[in-house]
Amino acid sequence: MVGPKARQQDTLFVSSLEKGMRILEAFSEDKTEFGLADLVKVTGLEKSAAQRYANTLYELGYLEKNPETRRFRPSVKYLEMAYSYLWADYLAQLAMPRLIDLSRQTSQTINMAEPIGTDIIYVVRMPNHRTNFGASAIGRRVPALVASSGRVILSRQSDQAIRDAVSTWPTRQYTQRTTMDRGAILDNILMAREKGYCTTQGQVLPDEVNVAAPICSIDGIPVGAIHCSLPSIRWTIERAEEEIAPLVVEAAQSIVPSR
Amino acid sequence: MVGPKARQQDTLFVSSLEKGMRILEAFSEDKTEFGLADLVKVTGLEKSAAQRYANTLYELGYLEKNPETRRFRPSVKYLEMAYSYLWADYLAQLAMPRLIDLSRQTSQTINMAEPIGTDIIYVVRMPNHRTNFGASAIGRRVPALVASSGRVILSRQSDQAIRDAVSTWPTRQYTQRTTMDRGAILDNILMAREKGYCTTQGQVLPDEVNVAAPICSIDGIPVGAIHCSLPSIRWTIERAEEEIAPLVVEAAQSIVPSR
DNA sequence: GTACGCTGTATTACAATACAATACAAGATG
DNA sequence: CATCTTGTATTGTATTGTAATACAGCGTAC
Repeated sequence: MVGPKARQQDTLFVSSLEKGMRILEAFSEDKTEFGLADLVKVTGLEKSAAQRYANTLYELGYLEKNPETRRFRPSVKYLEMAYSYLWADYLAQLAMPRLIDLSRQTSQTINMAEPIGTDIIYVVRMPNHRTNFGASAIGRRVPALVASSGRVILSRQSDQAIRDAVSTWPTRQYTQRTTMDRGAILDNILMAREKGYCTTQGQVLPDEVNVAAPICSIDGIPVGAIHCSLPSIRWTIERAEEEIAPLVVEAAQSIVPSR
Repeated sequence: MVGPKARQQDTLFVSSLEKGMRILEAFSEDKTEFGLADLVKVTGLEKSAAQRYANTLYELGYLEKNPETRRFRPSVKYLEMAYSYLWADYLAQLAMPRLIDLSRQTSQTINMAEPIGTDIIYVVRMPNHRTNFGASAIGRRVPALVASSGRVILSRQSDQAIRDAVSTWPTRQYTQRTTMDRGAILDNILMAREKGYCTTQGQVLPDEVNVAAPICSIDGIPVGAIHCSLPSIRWTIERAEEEIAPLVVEAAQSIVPSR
């Protein structure tokens, strides 16, 4: 990580752009609307800076402004960026037909995730039962240690990498049942390594059973995961392992990106 | 529209940020990777400017860089922005459960679109049959006059607005069957107004029949549309009108945003 | 083999641009 | 009605981004 001091002296780093991106990034699941004063608090910018950058993003069409409250919100331009990304994402392109098939076969919610740092991010989501919408939107990041997708991706890495991740990567308590015991997480990952898939229950959403299988490139490096999310009212882990896991594993194995 | 001259004198407009966003926006369905020289061509920036802005976005994690080819591509951060937007989009939150139901009822591809200027943009996509992935990704923009969703949104506007749109808004020939005759487009819109839904065939993708219905706010303003996409090998417009249209209309009417 | 064109990278001195500090207006709050 | 907090607008100043340039690596052509 490069510190702010090093960056200030780096003539190839345009700090004005960073400040603008700070504003763009301020919006999150907690806060979807900001007045100017709020932006100052969240971004740490000066009042006049926040004013200029927010105004610029507004003129460029990235932010909308409620004329009454004068608060800013992300515009639909945020979505256009997702489109640009998806076109460039070789894995998503490759996986999509298989995900559609899997969705039809199982009639359950199917997701595809990719690793990013210590998190995973959902790239494709195909909901099949009503659930919290926000939780099932594209682009969501979840700590890899918590999500079944993250764990199953880890399970294909070296012992050393797994141990490092389990002991140092962040976790977060999403539900009452979210496992905060790192030993238990390690066990779950090692189990996933043996079985070829990872099962979890209630880690991110309270009433869900999850089954995840890794997508590996031709040289065996895990580059993503497919995961199936089942309502725990009707599914036990055991039944999921029997009926769903083989399908998820098969779909994941049929996707072999060359890079 | 504010011209560049006016902007240069506007002290509230940070042109450095605009240049950075130009780089971010350079990536599209046609071009998913850019070297520095390509960026210069596409964005119109000076070489050194392109260098600094691309480098900044790289350090901030928005762009990835292929170490061999030294070309830039959008990173998964593009997707995170979609997440921020979807959390803030009241209509998407509201519609999601109904879209899931509709997807299960019909077993067909269901989309939700919102108007943006003279285009519509796909906000929710639930594919149910194999298709060109890129064409079915979130965030895609299509001219409103071409897409069934766009036409059905227009059909709920005033005569004057419809006539203005049909005569001045842009169209684009996506397939051989895409209607470029504006008179025919007007007829289709007026038909949609009568029926309450809009049907089209092969406008955006060659082998597709589409049925779209408008989502209107409590005061009758069209704010979006649901559309169902059917493979034309197995569906005629007539059969779609009989079996699918009532379901789509019902779903759309059950969504009544208060703002 | 070397000369050339094309990349991407790195370093300058300079001035244009973003800056902080203001002052003002308009609601909200007490 | 007084006061606080919000968003808006202006200005002189220097910080910051700038264009120009030089360099290195690579492939192509002669």
